[in-house]
Amino acid sequence: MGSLIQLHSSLFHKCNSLFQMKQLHAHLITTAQFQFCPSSRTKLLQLCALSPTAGTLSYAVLIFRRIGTPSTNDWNAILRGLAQSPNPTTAISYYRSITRSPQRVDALTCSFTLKACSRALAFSEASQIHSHLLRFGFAADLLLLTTLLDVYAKTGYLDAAAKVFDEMDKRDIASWNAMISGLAQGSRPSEALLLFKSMKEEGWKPNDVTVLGALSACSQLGALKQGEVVHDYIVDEKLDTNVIVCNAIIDMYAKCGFVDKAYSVFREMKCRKNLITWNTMIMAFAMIGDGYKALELLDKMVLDGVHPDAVSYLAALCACNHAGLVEEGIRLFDSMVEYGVKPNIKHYGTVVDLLGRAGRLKEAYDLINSMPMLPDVVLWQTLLGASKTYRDVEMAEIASKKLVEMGSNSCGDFVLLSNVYAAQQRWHDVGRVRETMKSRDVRKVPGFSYTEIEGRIHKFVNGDQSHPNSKEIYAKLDEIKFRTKAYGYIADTNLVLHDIGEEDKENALHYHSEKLAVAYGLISTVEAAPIQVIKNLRICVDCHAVIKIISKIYNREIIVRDRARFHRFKEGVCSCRDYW
DNA sequence: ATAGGGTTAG
Repeated sequence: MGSLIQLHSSLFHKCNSLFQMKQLHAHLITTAQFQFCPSSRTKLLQLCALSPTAGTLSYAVLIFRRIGTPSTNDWNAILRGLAQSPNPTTAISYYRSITRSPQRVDALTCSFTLKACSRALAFSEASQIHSHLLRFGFAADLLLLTTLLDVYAKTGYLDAAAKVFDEMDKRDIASWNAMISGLAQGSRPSEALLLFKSMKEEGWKPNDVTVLGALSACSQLGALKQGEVVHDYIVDEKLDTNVIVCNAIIDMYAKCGFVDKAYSVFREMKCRKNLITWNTMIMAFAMIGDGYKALELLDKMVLDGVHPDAVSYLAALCACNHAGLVEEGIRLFDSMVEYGVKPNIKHYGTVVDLLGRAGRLKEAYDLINSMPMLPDVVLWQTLLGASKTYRDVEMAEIASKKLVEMGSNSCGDFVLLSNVYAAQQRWHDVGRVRETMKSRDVRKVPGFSYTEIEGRIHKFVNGDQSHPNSKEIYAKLDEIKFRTKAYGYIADTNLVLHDIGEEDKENALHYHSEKLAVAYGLISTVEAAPIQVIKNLRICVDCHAVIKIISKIYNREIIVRDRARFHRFKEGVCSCRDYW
């Protein structure tokens, strides 16, 4: 028997096609092991259930159904396979069956099913398993609790995750990591950084996974100072031998507006660059609007033996778009197919935007109609935006009509259409749009901006007066108003006129959140230090014009990251060259 | 009697 099992471990090892697995299955049956050697049987199940080869999982299910009374291990093997399959919900129904069968559930049964819940975004099922595992007496299982915490975080229930984390009587590095990454990925980056700090204070030594969570939080916040501290730690601890970590560092500098720093990390990294490294760097150049650098990297990655994928092309197209490289973008789009990369709706969206910004509305419209897939809301919004820029009422109406048909309730869509009408003095139509907005209860997404000063984040909304230094900020804004006027700046009041939102005086152009953040930056940083601002929406036209002048008259570099890209203001000009 | 489970970049 011993020699047979030995023979089988090597057989199991080499088995990677469905055909071979079937042969192995037949062998186990003819030697009676399938019936009398449960461990071999479970091994076969595991092999089939976990193999990435197509069809093997259904074969595993077939084998499983032939077993009279499957052991807990047999159940676990099937659950594990189903959990990582494209239909993780199947695992959840299998879990229900096992709880109804006389078979015992162990910690692994819960673990694999929780994984399935995570992939299926099944929060209530996960919380059911939570109560089960307490009943079964697994409450001290550190690995299981970490899985549970992670599922809660990934299904969007960060408070439930935090409760599990807080109540764990023992933690290890992985449980800390799961909570930190959970917060970072759940868009609560400030809390992720706070937890990262308390972890260090409690004497834990962050590892590669920990720093990934921390870097992701810094990227989201644009928190350069804190990101640099993490980078230094990474270098000291030699964690930069890990590509994943290097990629996260590059992304962090890029998202903080420091492409040059990102590029030097990219060039000097000691480990081999992978697809994501290249894509991250191309995206970094796209965000700052350096189209040629992005295109150059796309060529270089091929020379380096890394094949560009859909994301690489999307990033490069985005770069062409932000740099106004219209012909290059169109050529790139056409060449994608030749390289065997199929354009998806995002690629079409970028090219529509590219054509739209260049005023080639008809071509953009034709491209939408020629797409092999159904256009989404974003495409029509893009076309509407371009119609507004080029005051094309006809096209704006086409796009708006489509948006209404698709049930869009986005404030921006209505505002754009109204702006198009207003530019033509069609006040009756402006009123009509306003009525529709009222009846549909369309609300604006509140804009906010923030800036990091000495490692602390200061957040502002429009007309914000809640900051402790509010008085000084408003005094600075008055000074800015005076000095920009003296410089020759005249506010474009049309912007206000066309804005059909609630016209509170406080919400007027002059107290936009990005201006408040810039003013605070000016009074709270040393001269010549660059000011960084991050905004959740696109930067407003008036703010863009004013910040350009501020960069000149105060001799400051100001970097604004908005929803779509970076604007680097220096000596009166912006890196986007007003093309955005 | 045995193993198998958790955290990870664009």
